[in-house]
Amino acid sequence: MPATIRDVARLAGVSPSTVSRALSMPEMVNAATRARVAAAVEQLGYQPNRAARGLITGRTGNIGLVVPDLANPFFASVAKGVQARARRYDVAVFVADTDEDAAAEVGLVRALAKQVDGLILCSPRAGDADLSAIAQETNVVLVNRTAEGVPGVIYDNEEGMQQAVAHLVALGHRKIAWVGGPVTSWSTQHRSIGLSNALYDHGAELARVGSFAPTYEGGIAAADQAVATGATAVVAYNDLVAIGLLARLHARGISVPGDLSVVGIDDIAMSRMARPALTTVRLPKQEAGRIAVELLLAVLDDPDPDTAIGTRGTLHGELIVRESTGPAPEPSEGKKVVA
Amino acid sequence: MPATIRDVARLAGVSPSTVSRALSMPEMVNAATRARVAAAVEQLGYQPNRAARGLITGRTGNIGLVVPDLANPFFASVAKGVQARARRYDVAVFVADTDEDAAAEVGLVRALAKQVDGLILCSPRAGDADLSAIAQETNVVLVNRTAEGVPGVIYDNEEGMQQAVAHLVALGHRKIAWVGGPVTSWSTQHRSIGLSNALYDHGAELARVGSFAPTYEGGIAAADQAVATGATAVVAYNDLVAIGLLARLHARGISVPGDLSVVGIDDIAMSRMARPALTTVRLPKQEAGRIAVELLLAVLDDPDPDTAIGTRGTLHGELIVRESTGPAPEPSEGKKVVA
DNA sequence: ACGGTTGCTGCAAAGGATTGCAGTCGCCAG
DNA sequence: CTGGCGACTGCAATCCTTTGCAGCAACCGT
Repeated sequence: MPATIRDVARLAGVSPSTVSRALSMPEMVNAATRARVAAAVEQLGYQPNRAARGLITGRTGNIGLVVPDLANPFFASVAKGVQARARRYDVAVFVADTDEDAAAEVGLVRALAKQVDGLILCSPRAGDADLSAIAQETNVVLVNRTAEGVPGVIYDNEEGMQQAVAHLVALGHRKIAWVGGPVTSWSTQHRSIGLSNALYDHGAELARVGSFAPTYEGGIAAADQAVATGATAVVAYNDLVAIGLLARLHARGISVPGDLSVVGIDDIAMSRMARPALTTVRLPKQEAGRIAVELLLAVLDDPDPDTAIGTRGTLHGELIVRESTGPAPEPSEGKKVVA
Repeated sequence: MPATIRDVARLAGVSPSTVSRALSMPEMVNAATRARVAAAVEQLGYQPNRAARGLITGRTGNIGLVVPDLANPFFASVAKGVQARARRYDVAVFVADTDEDAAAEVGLVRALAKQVDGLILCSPRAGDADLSAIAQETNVVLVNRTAEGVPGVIYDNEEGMQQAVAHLVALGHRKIAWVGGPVTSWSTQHRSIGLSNALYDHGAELARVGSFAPTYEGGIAAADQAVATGATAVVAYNDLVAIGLLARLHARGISVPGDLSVVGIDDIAMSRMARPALTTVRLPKQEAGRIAVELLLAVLDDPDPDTAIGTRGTLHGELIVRESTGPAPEPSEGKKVVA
């Protein structure tokens, strides 16, 4: 039913080859012919059949995006950035959600890989070995994670932690608790290290508090342990955890930031709606998605693995100070904030 | 590089046709042959080339999902449901975000339509005329909206409002304010009508408050007007608006639910994290996505427009009572809640 | 005037899977 | 013994586009 290249060719009085060239290598065809073809294309509303093109070029013009959980606002933002930028290049995006399941992830990725030119893996839960294997057999760009010889975009977690600590230390905090996320998470490790280094630089003390789910519930679970450390400020793995912290602290009657300051990471929409509004390190989420697309497209254009190594984007966080951080409470008053 | 149907055929000692049939119409081929083919497929890790198949069948095996804003948790949830259910049918999902732009929407839909077998349009912003035109030339399922002869899945807004009102009236509220969303929104209209009917049934009074953006900011903007109506309870267009309301009311020192009760609609993740936790009408978001996929697939299998008309899914909301609603304040005490 | 470019266009093959049609074989009924 | 049917399988065309190669004309330099 839709117009084919032959219809266009007939209408323009040329061969299909010429139409094809007029569209994809315009400089190779005479200006007058090109104009006739363009007119015919316009008139017929012709759009090349992607399947037929894909059959011969071996390219689908599609890319895949794999995220652990679409309902998590962080990943939703990344996805938004990805599809916006992909559209600019006339590339379609398949989105797949693994439901935080590392096992399902590799199967899904393998299946998806056949249908796309390349994949963007966002915060993959898979192990390093699986990840390398996947990167071997298909074009991959990682977001929020690094792997040998695989391009990716990451956040400068160290710098982000540096900013948070500088803010907290300036407010007089000398002992700061860290509520970690999943142990297997690349981000947890780097944020923890960054925090540790930053605190060392400022001569402040670090109190690590377990490892928790990167969720609101995780924050609720972590709160009491964070309080028990005696720290006057808490840095959470992400905003969701920080908001959970806030909820539990409120329930216990601990004032934020009066008794305890709380800092998150991500700056999701929810954070400015929290009470008190959350101080956090804003991560450019959509930007990460956009850059991932650029990186992937670059890899596709030049699949030489030598140039691919080293193609890595680093994004920087920005401290957003809201209401959840304040001056450290006077030590002389005692730390027994609980009634 | 990847195995083709010919490789499989050679290994199994049959013709490509037989391989094709063994895979897609198993009952047509001898059991023994089928087993040999299956073994060869297994050994080679063969997967049919979707482009080649699409070329001849005219089907891509892909569907498209168009949402106004992926970063909005409501749509993210729908998207999650869509892609989960689509995967079950081995259908890939293209996701596109229109950035709330009605004009961009129709262009995007037209472009996307060529690459997929059908589209799921979630809360489309486009006008009725455009929508009908699109539905004419491609397979479409609507979510959160109806249109003549186009299948879709909607929420029973009337019933949801009924539940909210019953709850509020039981708490003694007799005058209830409605904070409406965008005027062009199908949901706004139906929720408003539903609320109006429910209040009439209970002999309670309705106070309509303008039309606001369906966002946190919209809620902030609406709060003062809602208070000024003298109502003892407010029903908001959605949870985002309700949370905005909460923020502004808190800033003004108006107690929720002490002075004013607030009810939202949607039950997004944020709602139970709000302070006070938001009473809301939970809409099954992922379910809407799942049903939309089923509907679309049904249309694809039977493109007869006669059967398509009337295929419509209706989902029901569920009242979730949290902390933002309570007994109406004593009228004798006076309504001057502001200090 | 002629060999050689240069610039443009067409021919035809290729890419992988599906499917209508025809062919083969075995078997049963007449 | 033979005609015919049923069950299965293979042949070959087809879907639409891209691209290497060849053809053709005009034009340049000598």
